[in-house]
Amino acid sequence: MTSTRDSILDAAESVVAREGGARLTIDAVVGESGYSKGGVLYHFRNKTALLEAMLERMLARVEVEVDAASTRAKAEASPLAPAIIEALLTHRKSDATVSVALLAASAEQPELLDPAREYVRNKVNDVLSDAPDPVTALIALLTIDGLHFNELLGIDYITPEQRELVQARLIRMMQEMYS
Amino acid sequence: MTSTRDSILDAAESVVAREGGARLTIDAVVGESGYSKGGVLYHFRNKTALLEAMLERMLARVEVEVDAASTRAKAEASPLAPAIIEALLTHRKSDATVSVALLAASAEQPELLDPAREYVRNKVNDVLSDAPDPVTALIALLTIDGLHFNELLGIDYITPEQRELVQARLIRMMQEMYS
DNA sequence: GTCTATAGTCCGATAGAC
DNA sequence: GTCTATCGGACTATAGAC
Repeated sequence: MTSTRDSILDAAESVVAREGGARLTIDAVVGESGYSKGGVLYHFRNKTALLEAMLERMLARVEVEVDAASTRAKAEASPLAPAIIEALLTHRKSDATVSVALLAASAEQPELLDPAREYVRNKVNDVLSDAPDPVTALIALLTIDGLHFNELLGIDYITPEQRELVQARLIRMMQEMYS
Repeated sequence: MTSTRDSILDAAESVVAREGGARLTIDAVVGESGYSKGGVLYHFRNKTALLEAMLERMLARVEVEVDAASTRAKAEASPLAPAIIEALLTHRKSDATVSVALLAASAEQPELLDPAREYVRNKVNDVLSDAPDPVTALIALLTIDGLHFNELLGIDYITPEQRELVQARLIRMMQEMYS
């Protein structure tokens, strides 16, 4: 029961992954999806609407993981902050190329990131209000951002081993926060 | 003695700052600079060459500050890592819009970031080889990346006060590393 | 809901005069 | 080194048939 909408979004992701964000044209999505231009534009009335939907779907994937970790922590009566931090740490972008391209597209239309901004703000508030030491929690969150963006941009001045060490240290910092 | 080259680059930055990266067309630079298209394309044989030059100039601005901090630390025989960390912390992008746009442009041509990548790798190596505890130093560097990217994307889930606290903590972490 | 066809716009790059 | 003029390509979006 993959909807037409979803299969068009799949096609759009494929185009970006294979050819980059600049090649994300409606015509390219038309070619990739097998639908016609009119058909695609029926489901997404313009290119911006398509981008919005792509970002929405991508954000939803992160939400699933983080929310699962949150409710699990709540059920186990264990602290929230470490749970969310760990969920964010283990979340790997399905495809960096797609993420970067969408991010790049958002540079031109900052409103596109609004839903993501709001979600992040809420989650950060959850973490900070739960954390005995907010500054430590902030540093952990920002470090994770740093890791993600470096991975996204392929800067990776960090080896996999170093990454492991950083992750372990962050988790330890979170745990020690509660003792 | 502002060279023609430089004034064209200035014009390009103005265009991006005012209208965003998507509007960074050669025609727009032509209009902004007052030169003709032929004139602009004499100095930058195509758009990629223009982007390269813009990134190069932007990187050079960071290099100046960081290298100054490095040599100052060396002269005072004080530790290198805190000096570089502090320099990176205080460095504020002259214009976030321009940075984001150039970053976005680099999404399509990752090679554009190669010079920046190499510079960053070198500096990180400098910091890590000087730091008694590399993991702590890495977390500081990644936190700074997180701060910068959040500022760039306007996500800023962080208040100015929180930012101050984080900065102070990072500096303290760097100092304690040596004791 | 999906198709074809096309209008209308913008852009990068070249050629060649001065 | 700087200019004008212009070509060729690519893109979004609309109109209207099926």
